[in-house]
Amino acid sequence: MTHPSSLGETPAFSPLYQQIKGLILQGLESGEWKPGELIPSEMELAARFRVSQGTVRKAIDELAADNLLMRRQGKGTFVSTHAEQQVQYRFLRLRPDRGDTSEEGPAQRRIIECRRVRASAEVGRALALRSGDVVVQVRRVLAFAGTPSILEDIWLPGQAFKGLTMQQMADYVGPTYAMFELDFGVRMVRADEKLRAITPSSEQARLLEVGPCTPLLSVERIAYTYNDVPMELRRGLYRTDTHHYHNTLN
Amino acid sequence: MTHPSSLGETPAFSPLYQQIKGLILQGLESGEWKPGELIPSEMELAARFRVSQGTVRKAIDELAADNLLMRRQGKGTFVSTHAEQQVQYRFLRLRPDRGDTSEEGPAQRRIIECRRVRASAEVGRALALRSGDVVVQVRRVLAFAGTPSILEDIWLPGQAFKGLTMQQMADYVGPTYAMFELDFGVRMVRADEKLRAITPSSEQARLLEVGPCTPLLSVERIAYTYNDVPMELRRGLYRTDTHHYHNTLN
DNA sequence: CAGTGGTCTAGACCACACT
DNA sequence: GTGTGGTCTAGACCACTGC
Repeated sequence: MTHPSSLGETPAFSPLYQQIKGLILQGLESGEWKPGELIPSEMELAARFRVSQGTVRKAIDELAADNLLMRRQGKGTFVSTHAEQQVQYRFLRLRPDRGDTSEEGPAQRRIIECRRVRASAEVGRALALRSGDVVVQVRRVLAFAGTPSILEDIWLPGQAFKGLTMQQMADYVGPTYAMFELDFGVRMVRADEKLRAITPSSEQARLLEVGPCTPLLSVERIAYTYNDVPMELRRGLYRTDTHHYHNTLN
Repeated sequence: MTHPSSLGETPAFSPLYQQIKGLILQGLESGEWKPGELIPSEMELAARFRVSQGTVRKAIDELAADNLLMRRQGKGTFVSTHAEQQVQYRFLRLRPDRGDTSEEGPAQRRIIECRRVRASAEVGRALALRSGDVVVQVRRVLAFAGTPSILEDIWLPGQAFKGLTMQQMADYVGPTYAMFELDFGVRMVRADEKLRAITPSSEQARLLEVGPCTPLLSVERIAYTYNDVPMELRRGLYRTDTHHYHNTLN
């Protein structure tokens, strides 16, 4: 550990706790600590990195604020996971107009297709691949209370998701992102979404069981793993007749 | 200042810094420090509240994370304001598909109406008013680069917005929320939004200069001032042919 | 009980802005 | 230089969890 102030001219000053944050991040990326696992205590990390507990604390605070770690008083600090979270779907902002998300329970999934294709220019750009690289393409419908509510097209880098099958997509109980963690070691930590109102194609309307002119909410999501590496492009069409997309601003 | 651990059984333990946070909040609500102003230094506040600087620091950290305060190293801590912020519209998530928001500059405003009406049941519920209470209703169109892009209906409690005129809505240069701060002492600190895809009415289509079947993004926003008191209901219709609603998840 | 994270303090020093 | 927020440390004690 080098203190930044000793690095010379225009040292691009980086506080110690930021460096510690980086080191902890390395542990997460490298898989030293896996999703759901307990990381060493603040004191242990402080000893390992030769800094005070307070410095480790500040580093962990920021990682917890970014949802990469979860602190539990009396127990320790855990690596966040898309599995076993109280919120079933961490990235899904669709809420029922009446009632609570918990009442609906998990969505019913219907996988329509899952195949390997060459990335289009657009998909390649979104996933930072060379166009022509293989991607896994999945199409599925999610239903709440028997009503098909979401039609999703998902593109994943073929490299990282070798061996992903339709069966796997259909059978895994729990969030898809949890399956990605478990079966492929791919952890989504952040996502950007672009929303638009669109008119569905006839096929899209059919799959969602709506009339041909029903406006739908188009949600284009790019999900990133560590270091802002994009690992998923997902285009969702949401029915918003009984649900809405919820967002909080501050 | 009473330390919470001395309060007796099930003391509903509240850390000191939370109490300090509350006291600073009081100063903000009461108008002791107004938007854009400098608040006392950490040392001064520590002396006033008889706690250490570190405790004040943690309180301010949380308020800054909530966007109520802005820290500027070497200068001091300022009360956040919707005016003079680098981001012109803090709550507006509509972005151009190509290029940057800054290139577009501020939106052109056209006020269509501004009048006092009795609150409908729905508006009354959203603003926690008795139905029948007077509200100010504003309808306006915002245009980017000459293209009408947003149609907004705004409802404000008549009580707090006495004297708001069409002129004022039209003439103020800068974010509307900044005008609310300056002229009415109403500071919006947080907002909830519900998004849907809808088909516009013929009038809405006319005002936004789109065809009758063009799907639009409906954004229903409730903006809150301190203590989660709702102070504005706003229903926006966004054209999403050249723009999109942007959101980040983590 | 021991071990964890959570709070609070006091003091030292650094980076930044203004004068 | 002075004053501000920002970092780092060391130590004490509190609250929660599980043995």
